[in-house]
Amino acid sequence: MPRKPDLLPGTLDMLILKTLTRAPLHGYGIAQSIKQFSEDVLTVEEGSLYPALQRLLLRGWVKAAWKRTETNRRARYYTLTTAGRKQLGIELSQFEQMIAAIGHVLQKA
Amino acid sequence: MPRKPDLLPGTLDMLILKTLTRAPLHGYGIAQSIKQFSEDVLTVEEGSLYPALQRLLLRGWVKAAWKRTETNRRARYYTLTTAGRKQLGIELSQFEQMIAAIGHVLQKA
DNA sequence: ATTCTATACATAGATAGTCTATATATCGGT
DNA sequence: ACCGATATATAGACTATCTATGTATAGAAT
Repeated sequence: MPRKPDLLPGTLDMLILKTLTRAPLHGYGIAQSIKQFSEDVLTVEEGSLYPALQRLLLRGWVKAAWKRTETNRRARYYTLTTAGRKQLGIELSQFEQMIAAIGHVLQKA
Repeated sequence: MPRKPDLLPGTLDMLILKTLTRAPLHGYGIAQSIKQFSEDVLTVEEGSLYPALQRLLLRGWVKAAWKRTETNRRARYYTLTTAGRKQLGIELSQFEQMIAAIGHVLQKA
């Protein structure tokens, strides 16, 4: 019996990049933010989150810096780069195009 | 440079099941139908299509029968089962919920 | 006749992304 | 002293998709 997925595969990078347009944030905070904005529908597991952040770093779409949180905890803050902002635009438009296309397949009688 | 994907991962089974609600159809025809309804945005590669059909058969969501096409070619026609129709309903509602959730993450400033 | 194109099915192997499980560490509250 | 929440990270499993390849045949064009 296939389980209910936590995420729509292929959308995580876009969600992270979008989250970082609001403000630089650490990994754990990004996951929380996505969960909250999605009203608990989307859950970013640690095993998905950190590999994704490594991907984004490697591709130059985010940069990272260790800092202390407001509650005095060490955390790695991620910031969107110019390339990342551009990439987000690409992913958003591709996503919307795909969703529209899927909609066409689904809605016709 | 990441390529533009042919499909949104995780949506292929749903698209196939939906296509079969219109009429029983062979694999090649399913792929063509999805391509056409999506206005060429979605492409189902053979290497994705046939494994997907095997999955659906194995899970009892479709059944298959060899027949001749209108143009006298041998082809394997797939029909939606009752379980498959139910499964489509589940996948549709999960998909819509996810899309809505992603929308919430994306739209807020 | 032969060649080409589109139709039709199928699988192996590569690749990529996500999930489960595990490990480490520390802050603040009880 | 302990516990829950915060915070990062990785290994390994699992799954889905894509690339590439192979087979076969009908019909059209040369």
